Order: sequence, then structure tokens, then C-alpha cells
Amino acid sequence: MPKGKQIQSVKGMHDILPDQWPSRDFIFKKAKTILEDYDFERIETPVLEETELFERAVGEGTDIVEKEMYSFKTKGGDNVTMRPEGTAPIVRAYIEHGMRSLPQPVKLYYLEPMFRHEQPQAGRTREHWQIGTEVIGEAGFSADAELIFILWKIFEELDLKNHITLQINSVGDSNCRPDYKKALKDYYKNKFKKICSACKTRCKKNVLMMLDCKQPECREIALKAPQIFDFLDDECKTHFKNILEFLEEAKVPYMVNPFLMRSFGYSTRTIFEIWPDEEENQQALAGGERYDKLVETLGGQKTEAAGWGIGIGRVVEFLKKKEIKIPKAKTEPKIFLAQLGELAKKRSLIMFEHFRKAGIPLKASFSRDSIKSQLRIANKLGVRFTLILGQREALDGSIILRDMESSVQETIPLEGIVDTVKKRLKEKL
RNA sequence: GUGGUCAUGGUGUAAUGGUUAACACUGCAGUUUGUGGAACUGCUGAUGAGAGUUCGAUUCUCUCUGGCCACCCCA
Repeated sequence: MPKGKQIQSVKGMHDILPDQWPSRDFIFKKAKTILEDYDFERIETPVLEETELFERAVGEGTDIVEKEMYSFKTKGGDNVTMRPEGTAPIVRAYIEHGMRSLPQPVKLYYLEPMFRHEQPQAGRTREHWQIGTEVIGEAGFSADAELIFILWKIFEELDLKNHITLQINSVGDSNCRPDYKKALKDYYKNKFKKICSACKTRCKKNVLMMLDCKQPECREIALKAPQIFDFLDDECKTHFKNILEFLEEAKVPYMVNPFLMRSFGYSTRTIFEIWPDEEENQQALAGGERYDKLVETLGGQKTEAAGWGIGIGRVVEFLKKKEIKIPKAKTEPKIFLAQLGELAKKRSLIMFEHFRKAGIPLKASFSRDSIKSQLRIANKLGVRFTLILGQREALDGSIILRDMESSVQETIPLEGIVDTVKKRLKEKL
């Protein structure tokens, strides 16, 4: 056999193996329950969208659009992109399906993979799953407040609330943000020599992101920079203040972080992130924002909206790190069926269905013939009882019930076996 | 995209410019063939890919691939 190249999964994309599913299901289930209780409805959009959607929504000049999109031309000549983020496709769907004629706001949630061509490392993959929400058609602060409240509740349900902080900030709107940007630029003008090279490009591309720089020298300068709050107009200010008051009322702890920034082109007013409470690893577990102009940008009518996304992979890792107990997805198997010989094997097949219908799924190892190896498996599974159906038993219509703890076994009639086992299980409890 | 670092069975670790690459766990099987857990025994299974140096490379060099870390950005 020629050895050849070993085919592995594509860079930055990983298999999600069985052992990861209990914690993923745990997260899905918690989030889903809460979201549906709060009247969010599920939506799923295609992985592929027209490239222009993201160029317009996220904005040219952003890293996502400039260097991180999986874009290609189809055989038919269309320019398409694998969804790098969840909001733009959903807004597209909102407009396309005329959802403005539904009672507003429209509250949607999704569970989808996102694709970004980034340099991978732990907690940063090229395909990652997100649980996200969008509330479209609500300008008032109640949308932001509810969204953040629900986000917090989900983390609370995941038993993580003591390990995270909610970071929140306002980036104003098109009315007041330009003034702030100008003030920032003025502030940085005579400090240009002291800032890092990345910030020099940031200064041109997106001044606001300079506040978020991690370099110590930039950080120091940012500390004394003019603050957004002094520039917010009255409406933005009130909007922000109302959210904070709501959070206080709802007992959701938050940290106003004037240096928190998001690079999405569509963010307006409220932005927020959930951070792990750790020195190292500052990767956000979740992030969201208000986006009052996006529907218009994509050709809809004036419609205000907000939303957030949770990174499943990161939360899974975080749960593991914090040693949060994950409830078992499946119930423990209780009964194992061992068979010996052809006839027994044939007879036993139908029993699976009888037991399954009775709510007691049977375990078995059909491919194994020796009683020894079958019992070994039964033992490993930790079942309460093992049913043994041998040639003898199959012939005279009986079966052996073996108690795995006491090793006591008895021969009982095959007829009514389901009820007998049911009774025995009950006795053992 | 830039820089650094790493790469040995499924997992975790050894070792070496020269016979058959070692150990532990796991898996599979056996230890009076119709009976699990312990113990013992055996078996399966690896030097990421390609090229170069060399009599000989898993070991040295280069390229690629992938993981991880930093920058960048983000969930």
C-alpha cells in the first residue's frame, strides 16, 4: 500500500466529535429554552450569500470584508461568500420576506456556523458555531435591555455568571459619532509618533478601534483620550442611561467600558460583550450591538434593530476550564441483552423494539459471540441487569436475568419479559 | 497576512545517524469453549507529507501541511 499524503481536515476547521456533544447540547438546550420563552423564533439562512451583502452590511475597509471572507465565483458566475457573521443574512431575509408587515419587533434566533479566513489558534477557528438573536423593528432601549438581559440569563443558566463580566458601551449614532471621531483624531494628532504601527493605520481606517489597542503605550494614551460619553447627543445618552438603569433593576451586573469597540460598520449606540473573567485569554464569549441603519443600508425601510451572538466553541472550552458539570445527555443504560447462538440472535432482535417502546432501551453487542466478551461490555456500560438468551433458553421460551451487582441470576419465562424487567427495575430503586 | 514554536500508535509519554522504535492507558482476544469487574498473557496499532545530505535519516537541512502562541482581528 502506498503511503501517500494523509488527508486531514482543512486548516482551522475541526471535527466535532461525540465527546463534545454533551456540552454543546447543554448550551443549545439552555439557550433555546430561554429564547423561546421570550418569544424568539428560529430562523436559518443559507451558508452562501451574495458577496455584496457583507460588503454593504459589514462595510468595506473592515477586516472581515477585506481579508477574512471565503468568497468565490460559482460556476454560474455569481459572486458568493460563506457567511462570516449572522446579522446581515437575517436582515436580508427580513427585507426579502416582508417581515415588516408582521407585528414588530420581529424576534429571531439562529444556530449556525460562521466562516472566517483568520489565522487559527485556540478559540479561534475558521468555522465556528454561533447562537445568535436579532430583534428587528424596535428603536427603544427595551430591545437592547431585553437582549442583554436574556444573554445574561443564558450564561447564568450555564452556571457561568460568576466567571464572566458584561462589558457595555455606546458608540453613538451618525448624529454624534462624527464629532467624537474628529475629537479623537485631533487628540491623536500630536501623539502620532508615540503610538504603535497598527494604530497608525487604525487612525486612518477606524479611529475608534485605537481605544481598544492592547499595546501599553497606546493604552496609556487612550486613557486620557476624550471619552465618547461627553459627545453623545441627548437621545443616545438617554437611550444608554435607560439600559443601564434597566440592568440595575434586573440585577444584571455590568461594566461600562468606554474602550470597548466593535469594528462592524453597522454598530450604532449600544455595544456589549461577555468576557471571561481571566487575565490571559481576552477572547469574548459573546458580543452584540444595536444597528439602527442596517436595514436601510440593505435596501429596506427605516427600521431599528439590535442583536447578539454567542460563540459555542469558546463557551464549550470555558465550561471545561471552569469545570462546570455537564448533565449527561443520555440516560444511563439499564439493561444489556447478551445472546448465544444463531437462534437466540434471531429471537433477540425483536426484543429491542419491545423494550424500546416500553421506554427501556436495551444495550447489546451483536457482533460479539462469546458470552464473556458480551458481559465485559455490559459491565463497562454499568448496566443494572443483563438478559442472557442462549440456545437452551431460546428453545424452551425462557431467558436469564442476571443482576450485575449481586451476580444472582434466575431463569424466567420469555413471555412478559418486558413487564418482569420493569418490575425488577422498580424494586431496585 | 506577519513573526515564533511544535509534530512519534487512538491518547499520554520514551529513545536512537545503524538489526525488530520502548512504556503506560485504550481497543481486541485468551487464561478448563454458557458468565463481567481483579490479576496475568497475547494481538492490533506510530515517526504528518515531500525533497536533500549520507553507505544508512524517525533523528541533520530545506519546503509543504497542521496544531499552538504573539501581532492583527474576532465569537
